Amino acid sequence: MPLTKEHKQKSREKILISALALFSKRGFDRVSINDVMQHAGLTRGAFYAHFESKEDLYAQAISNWPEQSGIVKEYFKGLRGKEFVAKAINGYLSRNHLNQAIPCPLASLVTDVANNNEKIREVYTDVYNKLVTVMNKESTLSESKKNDDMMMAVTAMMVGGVAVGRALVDPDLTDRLLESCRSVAHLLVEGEA
Amino acid sequence: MPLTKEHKQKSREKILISALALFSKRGFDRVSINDVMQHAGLTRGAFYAHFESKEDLYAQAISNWPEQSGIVKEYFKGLRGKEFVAKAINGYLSRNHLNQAIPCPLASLVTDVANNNEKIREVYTDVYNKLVTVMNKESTLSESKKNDDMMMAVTAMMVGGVAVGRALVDPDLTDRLLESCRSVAHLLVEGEA
DNA sequence: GTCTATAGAAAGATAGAC
DNA sequence: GTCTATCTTTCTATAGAC
Repeated sequence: MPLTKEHKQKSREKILISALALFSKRGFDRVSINDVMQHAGLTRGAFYAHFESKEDLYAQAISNWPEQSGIVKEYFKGLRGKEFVAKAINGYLSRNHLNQAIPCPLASLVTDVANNNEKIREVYTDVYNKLVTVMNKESTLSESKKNDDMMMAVTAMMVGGVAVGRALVDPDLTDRLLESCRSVAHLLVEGEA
Repeated sequence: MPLTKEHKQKSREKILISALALFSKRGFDRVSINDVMQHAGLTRGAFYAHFESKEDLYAQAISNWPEQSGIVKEYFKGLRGKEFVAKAINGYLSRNHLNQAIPCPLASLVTDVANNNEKIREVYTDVYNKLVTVMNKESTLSESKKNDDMMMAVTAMMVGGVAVGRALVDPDLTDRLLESCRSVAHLLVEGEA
């Protein structure tokens, strides 16, 4: 076992990825530190060499999501403006997104975060702001204030559609919900409203 | 302590109301049976005379929400059609709703439910269907299939707006989010899109 | 039906060896 | 840095008195 900085960094990243996958699937309280460490190929005792507490891990896992999510970067490669926004809507509100090991934490952890401490709510707010900002930047509605408001509402529908879609027990209903949100979201960003 | 049916029913209702208030605020795993019973003015041991398990309580508390929520009935008294839908949007996407002791569980428990068992996801789905159905019935968009889809998207935005609004740490941002969702929701149900 | 007491399991965090 | 072992707390669920 090498004691190098690189090795520690590698362990840290494995822990963060395992954490986000498990937290997304079961929520903060249904995942133990032992679960995360085993998933990362380590043991309990090593945890506190990397993180101060379970809450600390949770916060860092959420804040690292935009970087961690390799799929997202790959998915949007080279796209700009209208095409970016359209693909973001379709990708976010898709069955494939719901089935990802690491879906967007804005949707998969929204209630979990609301019931947790301030630090965690801060990193959630940061991620939310990042999403709204990128959607806003790439969208092409005319008036800038209206655009900002429109994008907050569209992202709320995206997050809501995925969050509710994950909770519903009927897959057909979930698919209808996703499809409805997709079509209305496109309508809104194309400025026909 | 009377052993009448009425007394049992009274206890049962107190437990259900306490449960929904506490679950809404802290989530399933952060509320103990002891917490619920104390809030209802009883002790641990009495719990199992009313419910089979904590999951059973959670499911019944959610499914009873439409009846329990006296505010909702009062709020909509006498309203129909366009006025009902407009008031539903304004009430749901309001700061006041976020501050209620018992907000709509579709928003306050969405992640909690997604991570829980099938019975619980079933009652959540039932409540969701009730909301979409009433919104759909009272709305006045022309074509019926399009109306159904539109109302699913609008409810997703309502639930998403409230759920995300509860998670954000910045009250001003939450208020902007709620306002954006309100204005876009009105735009959508008034059929100008 | 409601109470007190408790069994039994799980988890967060720490201590100390290597 | 990672391991095993353990302290301590908390919680669900049950047992038995009234």
